Amino acid sequence: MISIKDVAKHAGVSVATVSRVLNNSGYVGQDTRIKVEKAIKELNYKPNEVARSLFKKQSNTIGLIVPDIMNPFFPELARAVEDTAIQLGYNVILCNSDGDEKKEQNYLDVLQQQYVNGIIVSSNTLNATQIERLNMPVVSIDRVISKGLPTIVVENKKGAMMATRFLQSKGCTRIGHIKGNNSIVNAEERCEGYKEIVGKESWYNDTYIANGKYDMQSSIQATLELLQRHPDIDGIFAANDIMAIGAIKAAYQLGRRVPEDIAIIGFDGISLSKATTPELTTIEQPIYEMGEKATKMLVSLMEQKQSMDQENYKILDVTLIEREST
Amino acid sequence: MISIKDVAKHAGVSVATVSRVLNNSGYVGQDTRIKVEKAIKELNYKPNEVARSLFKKQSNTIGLIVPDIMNPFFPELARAVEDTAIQLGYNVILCNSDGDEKKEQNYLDVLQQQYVNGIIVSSNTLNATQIERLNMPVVSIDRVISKGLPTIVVENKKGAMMATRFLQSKGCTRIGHIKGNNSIVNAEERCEGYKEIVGKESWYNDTYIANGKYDMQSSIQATLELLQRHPDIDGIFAANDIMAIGAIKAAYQLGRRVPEDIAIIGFDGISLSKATTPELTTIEQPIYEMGEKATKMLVSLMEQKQSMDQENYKILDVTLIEREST
DNA sequence: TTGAAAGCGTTACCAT
DNA sequence: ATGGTAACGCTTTCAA
Repeated sequence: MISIKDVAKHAGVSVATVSRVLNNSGYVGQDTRIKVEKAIKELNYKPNEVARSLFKKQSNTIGLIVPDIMNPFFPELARAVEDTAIQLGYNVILCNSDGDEKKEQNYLDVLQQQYVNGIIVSSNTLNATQIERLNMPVVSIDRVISKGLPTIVVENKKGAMMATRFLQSKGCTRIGHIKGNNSIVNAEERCEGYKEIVGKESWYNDTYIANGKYDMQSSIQATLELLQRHPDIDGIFAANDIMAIGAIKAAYQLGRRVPEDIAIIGFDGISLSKATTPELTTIEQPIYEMGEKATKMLVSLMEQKQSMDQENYKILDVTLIEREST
Repeated sequence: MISIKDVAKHAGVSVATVSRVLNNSGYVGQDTRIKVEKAIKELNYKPNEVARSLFKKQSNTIGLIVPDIMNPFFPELARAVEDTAIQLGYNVILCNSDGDEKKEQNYLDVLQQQYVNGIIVSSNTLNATQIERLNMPVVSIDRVISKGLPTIVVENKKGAMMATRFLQSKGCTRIGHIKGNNSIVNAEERCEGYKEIVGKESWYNDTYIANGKYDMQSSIQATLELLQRHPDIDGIFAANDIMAIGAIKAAYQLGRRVPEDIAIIGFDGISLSKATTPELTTIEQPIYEMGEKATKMLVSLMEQKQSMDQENYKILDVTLIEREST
């Protein structure tokens, strides 16, 4: 591989000068600059990013830690992060943590050893101390870790309330909820929103809530049990789209038609929700925008040009998309 | 950040010695080793990977270039690559090329500047020359670039033949095909497989093939046109699952029931195919295995312990999964 | 068995 | 305006 030395020799100047035109810093004579640029082009020279990183203690890279890229919510997020990062001059290292504390901590170490400039993370196990120890900008996405940390989330509770109210407006009189994993913040928030609406109904009690795990299999099981426990349920709010799809399947298994016998609404707005039959009514999160905003926030933190106010705790709005399942 | 010097000082030895125990290379006295290891632990020292990379001209990282992580086929592949890479001691940099030649070439440059040890790529625009210029191991996945290059693909033609024959066995007498993008090799292969089976039927001509683009929208359009052109079609083989789902939607739009009036089969076996109603019959690729095999192949190439025979051109088998759409 | 020192490709400081 | 050179943190040769 051709190095800055080769360029210097070829142009008949010192490496310092080449470095200056590369970064255009310091004084460089007009004609010298031209000579150097010519040499760079002729040799097709590309600076060695590793050497740069070593000196700068920064690798122009950001780390993205997600639980599992196979969960349909994250590819779109990852894509947004990458697009935005590239545009701002950074590369992305993708890490799947499986929500496992060990793996997360390990990735944190790895990323630090790689001199990443900053990290975007979606985690429920990490705490503020671990983050601060890193001593580099971190943006939490989709799940809040601590109020003090830069964060991008959506109106989970509000969205859940919208969903539940919408089912009511469609004439549902017994509404069940398929909840996400117990330990995950946004699952709790969505559950709260649901309770906020139906909690005071005379028919309501906690057995109208079934525990799922943000995946289809658990949701089918949970829905089956829920509908057997309460055959009078005519509406279900599932805490994410995958679980809503599971709920639809379970309903069919029990011979219920959707939406005629039972209306079902999800949460997330993943592209999958448009692919099913019936198409899923859902509370749509602006997933791409979340990734984009998180990346921009992170980069401005990294480049210290943040506006200093608490503009780095963003709660994005959600939208109800009515389709065929309600 | 604490460096090898600190460890050396703390242990009362030279940095050379610390380096030796780190890599356990060269001679190190038993007690010295213990002293050093103690120091490492006490200071919680982690070697600086960037400095290592600079010296070694290798970053213990592999690049993964895919067209678009939002295409449901790739998250599973990416996950497999990452899992396997981590296990073998490598990190992964994910790159979305959008199948765009410029972006691909740019990523190739970036990865090279980052001293990645090797690259896994799914591309239709790259050619053998570009790959060879890189002067590092590259494995092509899902799409063959050149017979001489390490490659992991599946039996596309055979799978297509299986699919088409299966429709026949279900009693279909007029079978249409929704084809993938014209320029993509595997789309052509799948189309060939289809023709192989129905090409000699008396009713057959090329108007039974409609062009899609491996996405849902184009497939809906293509299917609508196809079914209007040939109302007698009672079976459709779509070149991937997303397009098969689009085909189902289009069929519904025209008032056809699936599978009663028209049977539909896809290709890929993405998890989405289990989530639809009706669940999709499909030709399943061993996606995770492909990622795993590609990574292992790449690593053994990188570490030069390849078995030298042409064990680095693998054509994996596919499986027919019968579900509800046929 | 251990240490000193050169070198990996850059950048930035200090001279000139 | 330009060049020499130390430094970034590590590995590896060479000597001792």
